[in-house]
Amino acid sequence: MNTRDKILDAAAHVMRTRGFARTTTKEIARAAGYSEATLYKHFQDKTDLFLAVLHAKLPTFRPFAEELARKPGAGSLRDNLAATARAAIEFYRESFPMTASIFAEPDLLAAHRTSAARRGAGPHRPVEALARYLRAEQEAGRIRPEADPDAGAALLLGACLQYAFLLSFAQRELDPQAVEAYAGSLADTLVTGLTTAR
Amino acid sequence: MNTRDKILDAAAHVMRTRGFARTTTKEIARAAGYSEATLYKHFQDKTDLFLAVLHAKLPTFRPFAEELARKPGAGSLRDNLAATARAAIEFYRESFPMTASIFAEPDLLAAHRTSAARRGAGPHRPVEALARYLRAEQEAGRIRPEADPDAGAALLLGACLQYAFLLSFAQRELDPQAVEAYAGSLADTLVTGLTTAR
DNA sequence: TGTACATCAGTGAACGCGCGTTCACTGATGTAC
DNA sequence: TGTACATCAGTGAACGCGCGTTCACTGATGTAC
Repeated sequence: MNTRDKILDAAAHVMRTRGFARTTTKEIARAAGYSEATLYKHFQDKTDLFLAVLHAKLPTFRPFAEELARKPGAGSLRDNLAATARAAIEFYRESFPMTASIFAEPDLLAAHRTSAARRGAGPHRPVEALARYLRAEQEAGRIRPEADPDAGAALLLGACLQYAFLLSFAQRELDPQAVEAYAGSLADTLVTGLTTAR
Repeated sequence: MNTRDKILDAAAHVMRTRGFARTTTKEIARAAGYSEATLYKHFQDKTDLFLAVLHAKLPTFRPFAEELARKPGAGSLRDNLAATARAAIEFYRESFPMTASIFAEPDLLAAHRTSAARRGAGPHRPVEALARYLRAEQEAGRIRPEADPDAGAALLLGACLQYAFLLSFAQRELDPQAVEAYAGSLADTLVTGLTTAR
């Protein structure tokens, strides 16, 4: 691993442990095992370094999206949704605190959004990927034609985002068993709906 | 309005416009029309002031919760859920950026969580309130007995939280018409479910 | 009513500190002939 | 192979700046007699 990557690693680590606001160049340098001056051989300034961390070290939903693209037709709809929910909860739990922190610095948020957009990334991607899957299932006849795949995707992933948010807020760990049960009940409810009559 | 309240107002305003990280004692004092020294006549230190802002100036879900408590049995389930979704989207759009910013400072987050918990507040409250409403509707026979009110509440409000999050991320305003349509499709989907067969 | 004093909201100016950043530098490694 | 020089990753020490915080103070208002 080269120096640049070690710095990115260290910065991400400090950001996760000490928090965004406490992440100083001094702390990053110490964690990386270099002098502060070295940071400036590899990054233009602190903002440049932070943006690079956000780009390189925020987990990506892509693997889940790719798996979803392979799923239409295979397995039960309900189980596919439950599996997606589990993956999404893990994904959001990993990425939410860092993403949320950026809101403290609107300029950085704007820069990050621009750089993410240029790469075709962004927090809207997961919902799009799931909606695509649901649309495929709809075409395969496993979802009724009048249902709204976008709304379905937003409901499921929104619940997962909120779950991760609440855990992060409470500063509590993921409990795999609780996640399993929760993901299952989300899938059940979304698939079947609330009402008695139709 | 007394000095303390003017300071709280000014601080909240700076936090919303300049962002959390750019909210300095100097900026707050300038916005409030007082000297920095005056801040310290009313608050122990900057953390104390910030916590007071979070307590006093973050919007509360309580009015919506109270309205929900009055609704079971009245109006259609679908319309009640749509109205709740609209209110929730507005609520989250108001509160999310500030709440998210706290994640940049874990110590402050912990202090805020503790102080919110002491007042019985916290971001888990909206879901609880909605779940209570759904349970009442279930007892009234408008929701099927095997449905999970907690999951239903999490799905609807999660989607609203995510909608607000995506808007805030994109730094875009609420479009009332788009919100109306979105809230409606969420309610429809949640009430009816996705599948063809049951 | 007048006078002496107490209280109180608010301030200007200064404080030390830690931050991001830069500078002139070192010592190891590569290259030319 | 030996020598002279170039390149390059990395550093210690210092820089100025803006931050949160405190201090000794002022001037207006209230109170006692």
